[in-house]
Amino acid sequence: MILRMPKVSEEHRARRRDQILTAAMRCAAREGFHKTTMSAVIRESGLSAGAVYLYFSSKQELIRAVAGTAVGAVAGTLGALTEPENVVPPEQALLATTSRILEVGRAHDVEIIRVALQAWAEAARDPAVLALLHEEIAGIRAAWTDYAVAAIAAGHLAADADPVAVARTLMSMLPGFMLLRLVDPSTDPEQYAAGLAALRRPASPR
Amino acid sequence: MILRMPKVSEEHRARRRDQILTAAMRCAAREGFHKTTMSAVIRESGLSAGAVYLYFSSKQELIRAVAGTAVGAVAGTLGALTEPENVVPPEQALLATTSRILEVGRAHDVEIIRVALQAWAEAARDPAVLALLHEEIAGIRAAWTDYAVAAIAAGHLAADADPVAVARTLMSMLPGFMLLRLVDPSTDPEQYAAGLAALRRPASPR
DNA sequence: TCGTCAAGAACGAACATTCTTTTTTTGCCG
DNA sequence: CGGCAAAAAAAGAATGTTCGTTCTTGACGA
Repeated sequence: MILRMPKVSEEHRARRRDQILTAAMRCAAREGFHKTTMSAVIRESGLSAGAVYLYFSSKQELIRAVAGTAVGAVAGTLGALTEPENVVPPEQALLATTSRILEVGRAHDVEIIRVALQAWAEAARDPAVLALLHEEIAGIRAAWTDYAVAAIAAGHLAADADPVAVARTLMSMLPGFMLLRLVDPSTDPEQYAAGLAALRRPASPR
Repeated sequence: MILRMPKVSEEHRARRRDQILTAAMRCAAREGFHKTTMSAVIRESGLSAGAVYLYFSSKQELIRAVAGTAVGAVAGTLGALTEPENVVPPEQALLATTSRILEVGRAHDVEIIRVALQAWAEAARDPAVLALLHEEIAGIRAAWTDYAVAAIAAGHLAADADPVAVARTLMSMLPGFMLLRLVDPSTDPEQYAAGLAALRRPASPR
């Protein structure tokens, strides 16, 4: 091999990639994936067309990367969350989870929730994004299932409850929270958890 | 007024409009709003560019109409549902609701759920769609609130439960169901209701 | 016969991507 | 240790296509 290779450092490449990804996320949060133009991403990233296409071979690939990042960011918060030492009741677990989701959005200072919504829509048309979403959801479900098992053992749930069913139901409250939050930003985790608590509180003996 | 009007019948106009709307929905279910081209809608509707633009002044207006139809179709099923004579427990109400949502999809033989997902994403960028979604969600919430009040009165829920909180939480399970259904079409209403039932069943006395 | 409805060709803007040129980086040799 | 060559990286103009919308023409009902 007579290869001489004046390449740039691996960290530099990673940082550039991230720079583009972040710019694309900001654009997607504003305009959605398909109304975002490559020009907009290029402008927002402060780079050039040539540079962007050096890191992502097409717009669709960039969209996939953005979708993956957004969905992954939301999913990422949950794995860590459902495994504390002391197992809390479901309403508290839900409160913690929704709170984390909001925190992630604030941390990255990109409106991740909005981008996640775009990713759901994209999953309906791009099999690659669907697969990606499928995987992340499987992870979230697994985390909730672990939680459910622990909660049953801790006596927070009926002993004969099916952990998988409980997990699916708890998990499914998150998209609703995110959507409601889009429509009414004043929606907050406390109210949400309170609703679940009210649903779970047994009817008073008549 | 010197208006002479050789117009076509009002029903004809309505039918034409619906023809275009349905075509657009089918396209949107396949490719999303912004990847759907006007040519595709025109082809699918069997009409011409001139005709389509006679009924919708722009693509964005067509998108709004489609979004409104899809979201409205989902919302429409719920109003009727939460008011039966005999008030059922929450898990049964949820079962009935999710079942209805699936039925609507099958009835119109358009994948309404997919279009609804697109509408959520569009709400993040078009204030008109956001407003529309806001209104429909308010309606759904009101229906659930009515149900919650009745359920409390019927002894299915704790007497001190906040109907509004309960309504918000129940309502928020629907988007989750719809999203999960996209990712895994085998997801069914029974499983869903079972999860809620398990969550509500009190822990056995130790 | 007038005015709406519809068709479909035509148009111009917008856009994703490529190509050309310039700049930067790195390994090597003097 | 410092310039040199080679190749990657980046810039930005150029391109060819796609797409939303309009315009022209004809058909049809009142």
